[in-house]
Amino acid sequence: MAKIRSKKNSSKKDVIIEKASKLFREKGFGAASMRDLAEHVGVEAASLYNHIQSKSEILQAICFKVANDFLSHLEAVQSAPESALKKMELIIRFHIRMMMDQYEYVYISDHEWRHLPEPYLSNFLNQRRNYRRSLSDLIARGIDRGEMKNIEPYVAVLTLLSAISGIESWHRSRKIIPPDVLEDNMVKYLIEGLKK
Amino acid sequence: MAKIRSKKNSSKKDVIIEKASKLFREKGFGAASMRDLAEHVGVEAASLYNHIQSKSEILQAICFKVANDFLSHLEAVQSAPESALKKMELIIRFHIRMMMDQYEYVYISDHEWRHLPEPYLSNFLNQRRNYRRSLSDLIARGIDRGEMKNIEPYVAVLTLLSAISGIESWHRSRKIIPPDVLEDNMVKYLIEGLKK
DNA sequence: AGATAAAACGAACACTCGTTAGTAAAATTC
DNA sequence: GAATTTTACTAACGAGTGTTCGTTTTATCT
Repeated sequence: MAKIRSKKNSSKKDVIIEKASKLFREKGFGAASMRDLAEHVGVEAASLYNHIQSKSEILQAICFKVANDFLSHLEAVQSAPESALKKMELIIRFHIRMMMDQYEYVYISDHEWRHLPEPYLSNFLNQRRNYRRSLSDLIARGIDRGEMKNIEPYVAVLTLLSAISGIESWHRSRKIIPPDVLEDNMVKYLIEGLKK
Repeated sequence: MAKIRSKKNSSKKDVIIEKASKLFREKGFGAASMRDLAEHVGVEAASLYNHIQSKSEILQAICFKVANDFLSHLEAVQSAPESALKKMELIIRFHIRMMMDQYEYVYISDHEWRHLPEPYLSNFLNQRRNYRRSLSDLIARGIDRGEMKNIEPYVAVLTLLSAISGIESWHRSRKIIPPDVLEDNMVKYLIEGLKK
């Protein structure tokens, strides 16, 4: 019954997914081979299939973990007693933090979801669409209440989200600009553009 | 001496690159095969090699065309007699326009440059780094002259550029939000976040 | 300890990949 | 119209793909 734990509480499957996330980000899902991955795990390619079912199962695990993290946080924020503007700031900060703490995972979820097989692809896109719609609604409410300037909500959401996902470029120059400086500056920029 | 022109002034090589840009965007460079491309061009895969030298030559052509377009425009703006803020607005608008008019090309240049072979990869990254540094300098000057709020210039550049590159998500909902509305709203958002 | 389950292995399968060689068809030049 | 160049074709190569098979090694449980 008991499973092998390679280190602490992580199963070998978790190790595989973690190594894969680094590899998928570096080379892209398509260009990263199972033999590549196996070498990083320290095992032969065939042995991987004792722990996973397919290459794309790894991608699914990564993409949906990220999607669920964002969705959970959104729901928590939505039911909080804050202004729409403050809620947006919380969400923006969460996105930035996720981008910094779970860089590989978020990056892959952002860039490699195309390679998801059906029906997971449609599922993923549906979830993303709903998430964005919720953010749009939040901004629309902020405008109605006079907290935000009269901007097209969906455009604002698009601008916001892609601005944040661009932190990937920063990841290599993190010595020059420390994380908290980056976060505060981005929030300043992005929230200021929303304020009335 | 005279070459065949498939349509108007475009050589067959141009046709191949154009079809490839659509394919590379849809499937990604790695997942798009030469046989795929050949089918879209209406020819056998081997025949492509009468017009191009390799698959990655196509990628090079696309990436460097886009990079040069942006660089040319930047140099033109730099020598114009405008305020730093106005210059930034011109650049932002140009980026948005490029994203709308040359969607496939810009998208590929943004997302598939990783697959460039050396030494083109290093070349490309150098060019991009210089471009971003120029934008940073422009913003720094805007801050010095009191036109912009005191924000970390490099963070602002990162935020700006990636916000714009996110228009890709909008491309499918262009019926709901017309191009000029998108452009004006994005400019409003992004410039407002810069203003003092 | 022996029995049982889990994990690793080498080899192979059935493909697909970018690309090349050799040749036939088509277009251009003279 | 013949000669020449350009383009497209079929066939194939060698390498790499994700994955499966049958077996052996390793770990866990009684």
